[in-house]
Amino acid sequence: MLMNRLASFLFFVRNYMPNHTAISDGELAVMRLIWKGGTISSRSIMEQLYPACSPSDHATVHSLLKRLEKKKLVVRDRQTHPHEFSAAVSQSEFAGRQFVDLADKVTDGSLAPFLSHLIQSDSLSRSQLDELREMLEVRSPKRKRKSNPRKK
Amino acid sequence: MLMNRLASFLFFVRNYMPNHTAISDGELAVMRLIWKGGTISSRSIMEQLYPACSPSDHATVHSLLKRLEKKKLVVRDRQTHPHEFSAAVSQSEFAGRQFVDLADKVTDGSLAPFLSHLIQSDSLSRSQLDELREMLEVRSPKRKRKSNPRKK
DNA sequence: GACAAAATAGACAAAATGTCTAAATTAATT
DNA sequence: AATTAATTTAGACATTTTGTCTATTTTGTC
Repeated sequence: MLMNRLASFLFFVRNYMPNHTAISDGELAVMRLIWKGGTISSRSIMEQLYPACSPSDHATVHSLLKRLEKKKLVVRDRQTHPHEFSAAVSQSEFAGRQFVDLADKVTDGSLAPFLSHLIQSDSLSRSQLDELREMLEVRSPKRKRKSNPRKK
Repeated sequence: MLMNRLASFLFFVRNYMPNHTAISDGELAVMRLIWKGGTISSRSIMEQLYPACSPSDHATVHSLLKRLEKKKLVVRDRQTHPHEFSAAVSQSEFAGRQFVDLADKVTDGSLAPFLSHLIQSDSLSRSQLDELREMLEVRSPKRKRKSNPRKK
């Protein structure tokens, strides 16, 4: 009985690996504006996402911002009066995290399957192929320095 | 008033780009077993995901399979008696789709940001870096044949 | 036909999500 | 300082999603 519970739990952990960076569509829409603007007010976000600008729209934006702050994706400057919001995680870092999370869930972390099909099929546009190619040519394969001077 | 509705709708479409390949963790766990097994019975899936094998567990698996079938990710052979389930979409193709969907949502389709941060930081394991490198070396950049004989 | 296994329909609670109301706080203006 | 407008906050709400489950029907086998 107890063993059943334990086994159940272990199987759950193994098979339903939780996504620790889950984000909703609405939250993501806000993040994109923050990434674009660098630093931005809730009013500006509202104007871009909800042109009607009703009072409830403002509250909605704040709800999303509150959730993003809790997830440590956004930092808020409470000194300034219209509070200023900025990204706690760069778009590129966020993208990388999401990619790794997705790979963990779909292929146990292996990244190759995500690219192989795209490269072989005609799914990728010319520009997308170019940007991939460019990116992997930048790094020479042999570099492997653990102790990097300009570490963050 | 009506214009407001229309504007609202357009902004929604622009900002909340829907994910047309959404899949839940439970469904994904099932897909992974199907990908691994090639062709598999619901019983086998249940035994691997729910070792307790209660009657309701069987129903749960069927619920997930039903939803996957509806999403056209799984095909079911209704002739055989324990129905045989197999993947309608390969793991690699699925991974590619998910990747593109994610990129559409996060970076307007640009793929580079997903890799650039991973490559620069120490987020990627040695094997992951290797597999990326290997994959991008397979294709010579200049190939561009639209009329491929073995098109699906 | 009776029985066991499998398939199916559909309900359910919990969680996530976008929205909203109402109140509290702050800054600016008189 | 009092009033007003803008902003912030707390929290509720309805809808959808998701994993689970009960009950019924169907199918193959003895």
